[in-house]
Amino acid sequence: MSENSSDRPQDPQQPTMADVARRAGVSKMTVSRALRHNGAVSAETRRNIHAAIEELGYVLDQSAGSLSSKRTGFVAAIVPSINNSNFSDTARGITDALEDTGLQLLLGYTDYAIEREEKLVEAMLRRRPEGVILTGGSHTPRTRKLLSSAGIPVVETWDVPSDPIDQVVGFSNEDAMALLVRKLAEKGYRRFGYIGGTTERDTRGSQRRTGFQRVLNELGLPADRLISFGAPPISIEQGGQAVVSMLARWPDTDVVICVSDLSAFGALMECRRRGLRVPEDVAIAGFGNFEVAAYSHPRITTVDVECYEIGRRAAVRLRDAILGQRDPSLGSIELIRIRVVERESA
Amino acid sequence: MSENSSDRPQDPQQPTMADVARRAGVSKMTVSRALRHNGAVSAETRRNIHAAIEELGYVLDQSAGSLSSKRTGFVAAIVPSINNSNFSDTARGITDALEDTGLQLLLGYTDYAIEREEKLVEAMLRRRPEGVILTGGSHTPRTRKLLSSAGIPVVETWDVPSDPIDQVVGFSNEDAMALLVRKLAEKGYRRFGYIGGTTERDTRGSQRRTGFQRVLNELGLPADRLISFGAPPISIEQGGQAVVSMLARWPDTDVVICVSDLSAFGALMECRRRGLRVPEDVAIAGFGNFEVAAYSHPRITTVDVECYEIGRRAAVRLRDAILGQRDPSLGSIELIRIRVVERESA
DNA sequence: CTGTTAGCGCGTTCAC
DNA sequence: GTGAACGCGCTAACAG
Repeated sequence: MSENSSDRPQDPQQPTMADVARRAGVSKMTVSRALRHNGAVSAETRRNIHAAIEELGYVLDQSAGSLSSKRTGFVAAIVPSINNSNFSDTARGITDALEDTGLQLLLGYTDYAIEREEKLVEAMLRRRPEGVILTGGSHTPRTRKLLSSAGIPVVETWDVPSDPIDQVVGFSNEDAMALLVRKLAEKGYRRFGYIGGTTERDTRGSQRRTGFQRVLNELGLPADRLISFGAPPISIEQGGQAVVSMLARWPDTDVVICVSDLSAFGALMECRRRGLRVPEDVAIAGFGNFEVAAYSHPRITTVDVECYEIGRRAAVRLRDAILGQRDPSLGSIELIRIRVVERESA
Repeated sequence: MSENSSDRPQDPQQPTMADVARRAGVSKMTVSRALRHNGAVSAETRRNIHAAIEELGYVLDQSAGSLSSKRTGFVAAIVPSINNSNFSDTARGITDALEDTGLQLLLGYTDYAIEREEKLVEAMLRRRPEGVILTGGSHTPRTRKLLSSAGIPVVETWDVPSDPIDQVVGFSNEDAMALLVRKLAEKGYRRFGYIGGTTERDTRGSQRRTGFQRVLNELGLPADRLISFGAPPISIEQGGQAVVSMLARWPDTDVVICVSDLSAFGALMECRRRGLRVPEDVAIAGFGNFEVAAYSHPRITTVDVECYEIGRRAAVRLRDAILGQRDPSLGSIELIRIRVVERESA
């Protein structure tokens, strides 16, 4: 199977549609029709053609087809990280919604850098995707320009940008975090700490921190117990290290809120390891409703953001826009339901 | 940006290379050369061309280019699940190794079904990838046939198949599990239990179970404490439920080995919730060295399999085969280092 | 260093 | 229901 030399076991040349046509005794065009679902071809001809295809091991060359049909069948999606279960849930939602549409997903990850996003968008655009799904609402000017002159539908997700490129399926990270903080304040917590990554790159993370500070200011509570630790996405390990710093600096902290469940889990485990009771000695809350938060001991209080639905709905919107079936009664901005999940840790 | 109607703000038509050429006062071919890295074009011409590209917002159409160059720049990779951090680490290893090679990743997931793998392989082959990375060594006959007549390099990963399609980067799941069981037997454990998914689909899971049984048989220890629970990949939640069944049925079980760290974590947390001490009352071990296993409390004993390296090396092999730089001193099978990571849980 | 010609493998369009 | 001519946007091969 390797490229080198001529010892290849099979076809020196991939068969083309012309080979199939010759073998089936028809024209290329008839083969093309037999391969498309709407093709008007007689039953017998179709049978002959499929037999020829099997014998030759022919596989349609879609890139050639898309050159003349002007439809590549690609959809591009760009996520910050593929190793974060929130975003891989979104990716799964996209793939599932695209199933049976003939649209294929081209996935890329930015590692939380909008400069990398720009490069990726350009690389994807060279493949002429029929639509693009982006994570977040912050992009470089050039990204916006590239996308806008591509003339294809775009869906921004995981955020509600003030100046959307096209469509949006997301939620306000600031409001979602505010909801959590308010709920915890109602439960009686007063000395709040916040753990997040160094915020330059992770826009969603800094929006959450803003929500945290906003509510505490509104409630007249101190909002200065902030620990920034490590490059986003902040890991389980870093969550553990950050909570240690937090408690060293502000030992009487009531409740520690983490930018994501992963860091919350790290913080929780580190506290347990040090013999601290959660939530009695210190309460902990996270964000994102990762599976690990639902089954840790104690279970972690968090904010659920329906990651899979974000992906699924973004893909449905893209599909409808591509197929020209966009529902005009739907606005171009779709808000995802956010809810605080109260569990044992806070 | 949407498709409907003529209210599109910009270009009714995407600019082509001919438009750029006209604007820069050169031929298409010169534009094409200026866009390729090896192109021999004078500095001034190149400047003019890039200026024209910027003004028009032109983006190269790679699908058209690949039709004539016979190089699509695609590599296909197929994993069981994108939401499993082991496989997403592998995917990240692939992407990273492909960076700056001009090769782009086409990713698909099978949901642990080789029938879905077959469909995916065919869909990918329509895009004419220059190489394919597969997970596991079990495939349908048709998948093998399709791949073999495609005449492109193939790398199977996460397994060491007895009859490889082409190249292999993996390890024996059976041996890896055997290593863990033997190590735990050395530490004095005698009454072993095993938790895995229903095994029809997850080949790697059943290979691990085989390794478990093989060692216990060799050591003359009972190997009948098996709990199969839920469709693979068995989740954190299912790990918790399974350990409850295990201890209800065989209360004196020494150590519970789980098919993956996720289920081990679920089992661990469920035990703690029920007031059981780990490892004093029951020990727990996992497989895969997920991050959650390294930072839980107690930390989980597991088997490290270098997922990222599997992906990276598979991609390097593919890249070398595609570029015709395959190192002949390397065999076609590359074993990944496996090691037991002893921690607190067992 | 640059231009010309030809053609990649298919689908569109029109003919029959 | 089927076929022929043409062209999609680009690059290979050669010429200058």
